[in-house]
Amino acid sequence: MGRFQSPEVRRRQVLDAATRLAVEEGLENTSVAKVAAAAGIAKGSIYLHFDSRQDLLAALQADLWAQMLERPSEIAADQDLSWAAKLDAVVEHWMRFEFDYHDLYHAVFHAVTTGSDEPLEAARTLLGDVITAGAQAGEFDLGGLDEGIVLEFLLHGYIGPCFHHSDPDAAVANVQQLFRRATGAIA
Amino acid sequence: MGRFQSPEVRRRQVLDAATRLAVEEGLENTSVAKVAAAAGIAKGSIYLHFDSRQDLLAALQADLWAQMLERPSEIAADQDLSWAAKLDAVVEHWMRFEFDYHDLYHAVFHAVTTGSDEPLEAARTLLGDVITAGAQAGEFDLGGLDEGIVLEFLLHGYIGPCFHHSDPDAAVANVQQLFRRATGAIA
Amino acid sequence: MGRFQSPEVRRRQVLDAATRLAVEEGLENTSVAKVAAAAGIAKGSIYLHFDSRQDLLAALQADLWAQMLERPSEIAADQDLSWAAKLDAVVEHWMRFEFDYHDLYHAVFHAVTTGSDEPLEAARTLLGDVITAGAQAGEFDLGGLDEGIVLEFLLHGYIGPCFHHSDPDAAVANVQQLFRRATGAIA
Amino acid sequence: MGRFQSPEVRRRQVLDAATRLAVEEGLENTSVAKVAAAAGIAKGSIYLHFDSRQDLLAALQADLWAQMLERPSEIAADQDLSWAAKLDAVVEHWMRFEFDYHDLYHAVFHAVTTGSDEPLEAARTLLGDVITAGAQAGEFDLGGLDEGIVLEFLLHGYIGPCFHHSDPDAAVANVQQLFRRATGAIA
DNA sequence: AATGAATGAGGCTTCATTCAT
DNA sequence: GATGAATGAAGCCTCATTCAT
Repeated sequence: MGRFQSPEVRRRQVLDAATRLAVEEGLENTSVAKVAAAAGIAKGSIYLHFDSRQDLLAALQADLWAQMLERPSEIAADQDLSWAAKLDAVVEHWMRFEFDYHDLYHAVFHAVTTGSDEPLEAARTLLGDVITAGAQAGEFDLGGLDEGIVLEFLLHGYIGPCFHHSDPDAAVANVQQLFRRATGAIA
Repeated sequence: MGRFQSPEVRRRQVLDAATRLAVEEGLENTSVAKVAAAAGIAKGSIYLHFDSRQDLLAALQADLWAQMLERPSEIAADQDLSWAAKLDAVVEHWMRFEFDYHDLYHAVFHAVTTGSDEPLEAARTLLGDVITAGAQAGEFDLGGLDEGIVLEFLLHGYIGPCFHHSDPDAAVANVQQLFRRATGAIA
Repeated sequence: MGRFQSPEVRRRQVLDAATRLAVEEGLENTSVAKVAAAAGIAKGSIYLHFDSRQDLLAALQADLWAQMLERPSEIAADQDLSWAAKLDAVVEHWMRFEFDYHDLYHAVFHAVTTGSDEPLEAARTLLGDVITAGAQAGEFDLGGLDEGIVLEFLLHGYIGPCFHHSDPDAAVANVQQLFRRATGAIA
Repeated sequence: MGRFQSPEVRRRQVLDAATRLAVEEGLENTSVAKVAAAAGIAKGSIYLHFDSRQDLLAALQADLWAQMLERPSEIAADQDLSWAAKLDAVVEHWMRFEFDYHDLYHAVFHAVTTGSDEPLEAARTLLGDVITAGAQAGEFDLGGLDEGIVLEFLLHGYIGPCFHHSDPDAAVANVQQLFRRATGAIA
């Protein structure tokens, strides 16, 4: 590790260190001093890259959100998939993501919200569009259910089964079916 | 407000003040000093009623859990209700509770857990028993779904729609139907 | 234990409780609250018997001093003993006392002095008189040594061997001989 | 006094301030806040140099012990001195040290021990070795006395005469002779 | 750009003492 | 005489942030 690094690299090193700490000790206990130590730079130098601790934490969240939304965006745009298949694919991606980054995920999202709600809104829009389009295409049968409410229900619901790691594959399969039941996906 | 109060009264006053603060500023930012000020007593007096800040926060949670579980326990034990009706009733209770105490609810439950997991387990057991019994009674058709996974899904899912206050009644009705869809309740 | 006690009895109960605590947890950690609890009375009631914590602690010391000086006073006054025998007897008493109340002794005397120096002065006088008189009687041979200095030396010196409990009898015998060597007691 | 100082300098400043306070008000009453004020730095800055108040206090003791043991170690190792001469030299050093730092000495050593017992053990070993070797060399005649007990006796005894400042030289000379009497040093 | 000593407000907790009952 | 709730100052420690170098 050279002593001089470009700002981008340094910023990334700091974020990575912060991520590690957030997972290991929780967001609340991730102090600026610890992050600096873990990143191998001086405490004061953190402030060359982030305006404040809040700013750093918000960047952490944004990072996570970006990873969470990238692939699903592609899935949603894929013309070759049925809406039900898209639903399945998005669920699988989010759940696997959750399994992989479980601790970080909860450390970051359970914390008092520090950043903007934009990314959350993006996730909402993404899944919402799939449901709307699928319903219009006749693949889903909401049977009078409010689309917005179904959306919120699913967005929260899939998290629950992610807490039990025993059999991820089975969990994914079950939740996919639960999504289909909720949306009235035509089998 | 007299200067001397019975321990019960003071304890309640402190808890109420803490509750108010937790809602307004978040659990993390609810310091002993603020609670004392809000309760109108000296900082040191907090410790006449609680062993520590953790103890106080745990009491807050316990309080909330108790309210959340009392009525559903009765519902689950009611011999006159069908299992689907019990499901509906529990959902309604939890959602209305959530609507009423929205900010507190999230301030308290999103925080790092301070108390025991007992009450959470109690909630899980309560809802789990309804699902199990309903399935055995033939009222629900899980169709191969893992009961535990469905349980976790529902336990998290109903929270989502509680965030949008526009039409509580509609939200409740929708979520009830979503619960029925998930459990395969025979319409 | 009746609820109402004469002030003298109560005062003694409090002192006994304080003594117990001082031994078990150290003087510094002997708080008024603990003493009250151990004595079975209310915290505020301590102040009916003692002006302050300092006062209570001073009373503890005075108590201990009294026990420490009572018997040696008699010994010093006993016409039938030689001066060397008195020296031996006083040493033995003080050492055995120390062995018996070791923890309390050090808890109390090693603490910042809280009371007056009167009792310490009394001990000094008592032992000093024995040395002076023994020297005048020709039983001791100070050989030019300053009486006051010998006195201080002995008064501190006998404490050291009291820390090692393995063989009290041997310790006493050894220290008695060391006192004789120091005072030049004619064997 | 510049605002920024090297850690070594600041650490010493803090220790010096703490030393002053310990002498003036006693170890127990030497709070972190007072030390900081006396050292002219912020309270929090104390923790840049010491892990805790205990750590600071232990450093104080260690400091004192180091000064107390340095010269005697050299004396004990000096091949040109007789054992009796070593005994005299060590006594003189310790007593003069005690006279110079009287208040600090007692403030620090009478307090509940905060650091390790290592240095005390070192002092014990040092003096014990002199006695043992002197006895084996035939310079001392313990006459059946237990070496360990004599050691403890002397280690405590020399402190007493240090309390009376009137004539340090005489005090030293007297205690040297008392040490010789105790060890049966051949005049 | 980078450092890290320094700050100072704020956090939790203890405790001797008072005083209304 | 006895109580124990209440006080408030003081104690130790943490930490985001600043700034001289």
